[in-house]
Amino acid sequence: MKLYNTLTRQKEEFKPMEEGAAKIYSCGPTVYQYAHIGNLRTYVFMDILRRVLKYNGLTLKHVMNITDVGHLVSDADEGEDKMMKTAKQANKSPWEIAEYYTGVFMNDIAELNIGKPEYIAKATDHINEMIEFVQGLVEKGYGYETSDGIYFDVMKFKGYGKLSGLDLEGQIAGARVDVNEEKRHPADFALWKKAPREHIMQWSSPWGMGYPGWHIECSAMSRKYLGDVFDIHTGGVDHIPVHHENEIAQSEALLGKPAVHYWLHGEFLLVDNGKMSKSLGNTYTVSDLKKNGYSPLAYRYMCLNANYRSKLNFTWDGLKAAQVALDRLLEGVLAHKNADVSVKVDEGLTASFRKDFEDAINDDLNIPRAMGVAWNIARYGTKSRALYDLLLKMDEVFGLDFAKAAGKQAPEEPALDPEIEALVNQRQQARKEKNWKLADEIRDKLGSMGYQLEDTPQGVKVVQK
RNA sequence: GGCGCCAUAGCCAAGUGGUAAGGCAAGGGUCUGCAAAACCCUCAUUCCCCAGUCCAAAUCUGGGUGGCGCCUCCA
Repeated sequence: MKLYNTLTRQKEEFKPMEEGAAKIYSCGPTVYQYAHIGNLRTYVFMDILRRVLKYNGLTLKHVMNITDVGHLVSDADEGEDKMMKTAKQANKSPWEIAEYYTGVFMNDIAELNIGKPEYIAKATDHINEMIEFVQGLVEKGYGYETSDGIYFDVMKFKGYGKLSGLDLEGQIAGARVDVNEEKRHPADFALWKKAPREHIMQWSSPWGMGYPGWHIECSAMSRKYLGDVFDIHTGGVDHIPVHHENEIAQSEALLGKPAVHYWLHGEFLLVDNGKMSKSLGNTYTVSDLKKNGYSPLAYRYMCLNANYRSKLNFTWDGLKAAQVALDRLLEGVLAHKNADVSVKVDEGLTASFRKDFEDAINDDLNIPRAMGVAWNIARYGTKSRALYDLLLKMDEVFGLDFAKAAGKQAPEEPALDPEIEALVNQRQQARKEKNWKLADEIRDKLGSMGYQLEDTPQGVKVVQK
């Protein structure tokens, strides 16, 4: 399979270090607020990567961090800690805030069928590993101490900027006035911060009480679980210029060699063709989607319809289209499931569909193309169990619950309001008496109340809008 | 100012040298008392513009135009 490596800017054949296994690290959430659908798109991408690797028979050793400390509001190494700020506002401890939002996040990814990485690593559980990492860098001469912390000396690391194509010299000229005059270079970043007495989260270290810099946590935790060198590192594109650049600097400085073979980045989700921002009120969450009557998997389907390296524009119309499409796709899956066992399709046909699918997913996770194959199968004239089995196999990658959704075609209807039920019965009676006028009036009335009626051969179906 | 990305039907979106996947919407049909839902059919001689390379270009090259991202925290 081929994957696009941000470092080399081209698709490369994926060759795991260890035959049959993949070691992966993914930058996880900072748990101080609800994750919005833009955040979640990146984890859908991470999940697709997991599923495609598994589909190809690889076992996964995958680590994702939970950042519950040390991530400042501004990355200029100044300002408040995000966790602390939220905690203060809510009058809770940072630990309580982290625990709450971690729980919500885990629930969100479960609803989106995003597989849980084998290791979920909380930053606060790995302070010692981080301190050791920083010590190592200081011993090698890459870290220096100032009055407020330990900083990484980017000028000492000759590869700085290779991931994003940044030019340090150019950066100096364009750099904003740096408030921290003790830093040797504006791009130098904190490895460890000395904590003021009122800082709630702090730990003892060789440099006194303090807390870790943001970037060090990923370097330290990936090393603990995956070893010095591992296969794949994922994250959002926004991490390329600073966070991942700094991770590379830290790890390579300490190890003397690259720690990561493939860097993969998920593109941003736009809303109404623009950025998501709190001021525009468009940072939607999973519960917002549900509140508007859409299933989380409809959003997943939407994400699957665009390449992870392209920007995807979210609109409510688009989500509606995704929901309709997903529902119809499941109808197609069901049709194959209900096919007569005696119906056979040409094995060459099945093999050809399967090949198209595998070629697509192995070409840098081209899920939109793979989805096209799924549609061609779903709408294929001859319905057969063999094609149903193939669709289920494909769903190991899509994660759209083909089996589950097709399994319970007639889900138990939620109990209707007695008043609604009475009207429905009244209409049925009118229909029996061929009193179409009354029947239609009742249907219109229910429609205006938000209930849509569908007369199926199995009886009336009431759909709440 | 620096770095980078993108431009394919009404909308979303594959295709990156061999003659335009797929979805939504729309139009027509089947079904239905009529609808709805579902299913079937139709739906880009053409890929922002101009020039070039080639037997052949949406795909490569040059120029132009129009969007966008990052260089501040962000997935």
